[in-house]
Amino acid sequence: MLNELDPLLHSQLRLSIMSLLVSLEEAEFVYLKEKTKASAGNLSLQLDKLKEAGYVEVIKTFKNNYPLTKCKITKKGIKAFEKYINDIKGYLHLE
Amino acid sequence: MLNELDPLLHSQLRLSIMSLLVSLEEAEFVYLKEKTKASAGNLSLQLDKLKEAGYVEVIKTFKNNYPLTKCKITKKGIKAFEKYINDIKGYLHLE
DNA sequence: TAAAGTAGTTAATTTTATTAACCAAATAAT
DNA sequence: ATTATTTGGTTAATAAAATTAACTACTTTA
Repeated sequence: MLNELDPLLHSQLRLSIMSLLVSLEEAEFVYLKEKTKASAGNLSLQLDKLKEAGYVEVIKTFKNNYPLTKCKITKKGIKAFEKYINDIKGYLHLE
Repeated sequence: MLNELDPLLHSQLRLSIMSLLVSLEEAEFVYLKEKTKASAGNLSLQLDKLKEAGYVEVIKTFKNNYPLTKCKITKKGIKAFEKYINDIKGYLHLE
């Protein structure tokens, strides 16, 4: 009934990022920063952890001469997110 | 849509404790230790934080000459737990 | 009465998360 | 045209949180 909660997802900021990416499929760094209200530094670090885990893909390009970082959730990331949902349901007494 | 998650509840062990207490109304320290598989030390500290927040009541008694610590969720704790459920639903895209 | 067990607490350490400082390039101001 | 400011980040330093290890106090067993 009470499964371990993936520590990579059980973090407010990383969960916010994944929550956004799971519906959007792709989002820019600045967009995530605005939506999550995180500092750039914190966002950069947490994105990196999600990337290291293979949960997101980080694509660095340029737009209007400025760096543009795009983030995409991976299949592994979607699976992990869905597992997290089911795991935490046990804690919350949902179905 | 994405509310702040109460940091006191957004912790695996404290959430486990609250999850158990919200259905049981009362539980002994040793029972919580077994159910959560936490070490006594960790449980002691996390229970203390929940107590400091007013989410649980900790009652120290004796049973068969041994110390017996009983834990009860408070009204405030139940409210906080229910709020947490609703808040995290936004992250999980549940209703 | 010494050893081992119960039921915890507290101090020390490790792990995580957040902030603050920094970098590289672009644009705007002087 | 070189100084200041802004954009879009990264990395190093710090703060906060969680976990473990060590300790307390008492009890039971040998």
